[in-house]
Amino acid sequence: MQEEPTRDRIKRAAMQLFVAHGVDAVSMRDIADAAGLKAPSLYAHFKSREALLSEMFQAGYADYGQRLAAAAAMPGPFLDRLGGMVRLICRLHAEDEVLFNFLLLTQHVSLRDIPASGDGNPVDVLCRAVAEGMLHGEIPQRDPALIAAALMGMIIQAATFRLYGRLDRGLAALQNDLVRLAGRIVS
Amino acid sequence: MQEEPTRDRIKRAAMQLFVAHGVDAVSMRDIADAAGLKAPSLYAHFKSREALLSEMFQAGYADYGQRLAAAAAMPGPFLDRLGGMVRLICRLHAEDEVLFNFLLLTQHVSLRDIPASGDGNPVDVLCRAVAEGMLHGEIPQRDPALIAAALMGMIIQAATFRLYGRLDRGLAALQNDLVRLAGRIVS
DNA sequence: TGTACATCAGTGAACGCGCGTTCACTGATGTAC
DNA sequence: TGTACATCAGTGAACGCGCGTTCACTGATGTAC
Repeated sequence: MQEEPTRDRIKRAAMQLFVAHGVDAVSMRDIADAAGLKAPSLYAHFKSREALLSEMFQAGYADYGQRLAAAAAMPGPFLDRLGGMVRLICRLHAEDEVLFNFLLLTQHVSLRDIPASGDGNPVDVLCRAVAEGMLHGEIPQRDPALIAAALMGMIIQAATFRLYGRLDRGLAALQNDLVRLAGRIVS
Repeated sequence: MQEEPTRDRIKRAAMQLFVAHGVDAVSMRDIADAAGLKAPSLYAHFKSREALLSEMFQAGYADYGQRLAAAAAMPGPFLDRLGGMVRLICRLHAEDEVLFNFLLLTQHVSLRDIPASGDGNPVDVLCRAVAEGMLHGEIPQRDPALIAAALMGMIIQAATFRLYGRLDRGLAALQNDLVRLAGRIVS
């Protein structure tokens, strides 16, 4: 079995610490410790603390954005595609809960320097999908941004409730409920 | 006209800076500057930086919680009370957008040391109201936490979209849409 | 009215600390002959 | 097989910096007589 590259080990350790203690409560020494290294070694892999943080966020965020864009681009009626997008997000949550929570918790820290639109931005992908569904008359015409906010908010808040122990099941177990709720929100 | 007490001036200045730059990017010297003071003066009004931050969060959060609890305790059918709660939150947003955004942005920093239940916790108030509405058969029985998450998420995300310029109207202008959406979520 | 004193919001200078980061060095591993 | 050298991940020690915080002090204002 191939051992995990140091660079990935650092990222994983950092992400866990960031989620557990908050981004600003974690020092480079903490990260190095958790990765079984000394602080200076981190600089062989990342230019700076900020580079480490922003690479982690951007990579995760862009990946989510692209996968969501792919789901949005599927053929078929809007409601099916919406269901597919909701299920995808649930799957992403189940796949790597630490990454999901990392994006959740650091969004307001990291989003400050990320473009608000583009295929790499999941929020934007959802907004555009909803607007398009309305344009094609597949769902009632309303403020698309507001509907997208309600959809996004439902999922994000469910993940937040899960993180704080208010929900005892992961998003994956709630897929069907979330898809049904989404349908009710857009109709 | 009475001039604003120093203590309040400090809180207002701090809140604005926290919202504008993020909690951890703002130093005591920054806050003092914005309040027209020098850093040591802050310690005549607050025991420490952490005390300032947590007082600001707890006061705002508890106030929201109590007002929401009052709205939840109104007489009348559940759907009316739900509408009242949604409208109340919209009003809170319009009343002091800086405070609302402060609570929004620092929730994950500050919530770490706040009890998850009780009348002072708006999220908990909403969860209990929804669960009660289901118990009394006023709305369909579903996972109450999930429905509460969807409701909370819709509003919080709308406020977030507003903060990042994705919505050009404040929550107050969206009251009716939000109430209608809330009705669709719970039914 | 003038003088002496108490009060108290605010300050200048300084503190120790932990942070991100740099850099010369180490020591294990692979390669050439 | 042994020796000399190159490579490279990782480290110990140290750096300057900005932070939160302390404390003796200032200077304006109010009060007593």
